[in-house]
Amino acid sequence: MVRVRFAPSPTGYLHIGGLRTALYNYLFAKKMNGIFILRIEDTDRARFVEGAIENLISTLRWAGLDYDEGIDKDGGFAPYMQSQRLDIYQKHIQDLLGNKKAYYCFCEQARLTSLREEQSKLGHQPKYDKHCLKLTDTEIQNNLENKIPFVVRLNVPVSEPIIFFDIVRGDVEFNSDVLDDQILMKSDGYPTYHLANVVDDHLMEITHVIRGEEWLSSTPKHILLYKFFNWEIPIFAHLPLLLNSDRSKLSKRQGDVAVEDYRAKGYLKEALVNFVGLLGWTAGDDKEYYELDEMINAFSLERVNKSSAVFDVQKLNWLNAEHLRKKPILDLLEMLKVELQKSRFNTKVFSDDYLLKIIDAMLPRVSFTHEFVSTAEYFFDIPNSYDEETIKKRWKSNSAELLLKYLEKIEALNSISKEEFEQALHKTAEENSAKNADLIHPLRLALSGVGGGPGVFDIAVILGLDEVKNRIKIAIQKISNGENK
RNA sequence: GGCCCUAUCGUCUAGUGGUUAGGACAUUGCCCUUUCACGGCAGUAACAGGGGUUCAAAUCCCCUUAGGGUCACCA
Repeated sequence: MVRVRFAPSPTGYLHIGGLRTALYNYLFAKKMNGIFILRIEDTDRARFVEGAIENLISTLRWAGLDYDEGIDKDGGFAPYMQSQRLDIYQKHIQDLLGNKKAYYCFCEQARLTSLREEQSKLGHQPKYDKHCLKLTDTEIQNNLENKIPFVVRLNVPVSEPIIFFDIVRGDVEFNSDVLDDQILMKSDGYPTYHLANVVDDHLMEITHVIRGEEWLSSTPKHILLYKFFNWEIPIFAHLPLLLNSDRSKLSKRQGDVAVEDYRAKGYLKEALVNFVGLLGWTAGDDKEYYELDEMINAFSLERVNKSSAVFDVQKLNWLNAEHLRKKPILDLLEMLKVELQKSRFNTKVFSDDYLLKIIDAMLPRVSFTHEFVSTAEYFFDIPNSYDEETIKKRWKSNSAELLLKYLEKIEALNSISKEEFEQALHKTAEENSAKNADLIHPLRLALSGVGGGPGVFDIAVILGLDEVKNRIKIAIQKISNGENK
């Protein structure tokens, strides 16, 4: 049974890279009919952020990545929060202490600092000098009894090759000499990541450790721990990193890195998940558009890329438009209503029928739901100004006169179809020996205030006869008299 | 700096010894459209460099270069 975990630390928002790590864990678990676990790595009390866990969970839920086991979903391996497992780490550190695979260290910060300075002055890699390893049992007992603060360090063996297998990268080899005697237990009694993650992964029966590449160089420490505990080593898969457009590590400095940022900007979860899934993985075919279940089906860790990937928002935007167009019309209706509530039109009431027509007309023209409102305000109110560029280009000396004639033509009718709007226009143009375009463009401007959008007769039908007549009158007055704005 | 990882169009990628090096986003042009999009068609655009191995190298090996990660009582 495959068991994988996403193990974030609750230091704030969910990073976009974290979303991808969670996604790959999720995809792999679902593909293998395994279990996807959410474990909270909150062993750093200084960095704990209030509300971060709740935020993490709700963001994961929003993305559709439901976990099978977690802090509120016990699968028999609780607790899933490391701060609640301190006794477990305590017990295991004693095992290590017992067979000298780890040792107490009572060194003060000052000594450590000067040691480090000395080493780097000599051009050496800063490393603990195993000073406290030489302490006798009685010295240790004394220190403990005198309540001298201590940490517990990993007793890294000298010059030992450490080789492990990684699904993404193959065999990776390190020499133990480059490893420091890592602190496993901090002086506050909390474990460090290295201890906690190994103990928990073993106890929670994690089969595959899927995490970011930033963990690759500390993996040998973890291997050492598995060996010291005499535990089976899980299979590792270190994911390539996500980069800014200048190829530096994806960071807040250069745009949005929090999933919530993208959510707030109106990105669809389907698009974000689709996009992020493709950043570092392909099925090997040309498929770019994925629903979540399709991605589960196609996913494999073997096809994860080795090289890091630049987060290109252009492609995300395209995918967002693609996913938007695949949405059921009633979903779009609800989303439009939400956008309307957030807009300056939130006091106005529109019928579902009216909104549905707008969606139908605008869908090929938008990439985001908020664009139903922002790029087509004329459906929700009379234009309060007319685009100057378009006036310059399309409003001729005879425009007002032609529109007036057109108005007369449709004035007589009491209801009207797209065809009738169009025929009336053709007839008006003909009778005044003008081109259709001479009327169409001013009409569009009068109705919408802008130069682009759905077909002008479609707009007219959606707005309705009375509104069309009204807007023509107002436009003639405002534009002809230079009262724009 | 030590160690580790990586290297195909601007970007995401396909490619596992023999391909006109393919696709997608972006970009350019054309068509459709009396507008703007969508859509369709076409175009520009890549194997980091140098050595090997081989009849044959984007593909295997080595070196160089470049980028990234990591070297905490952070994860």
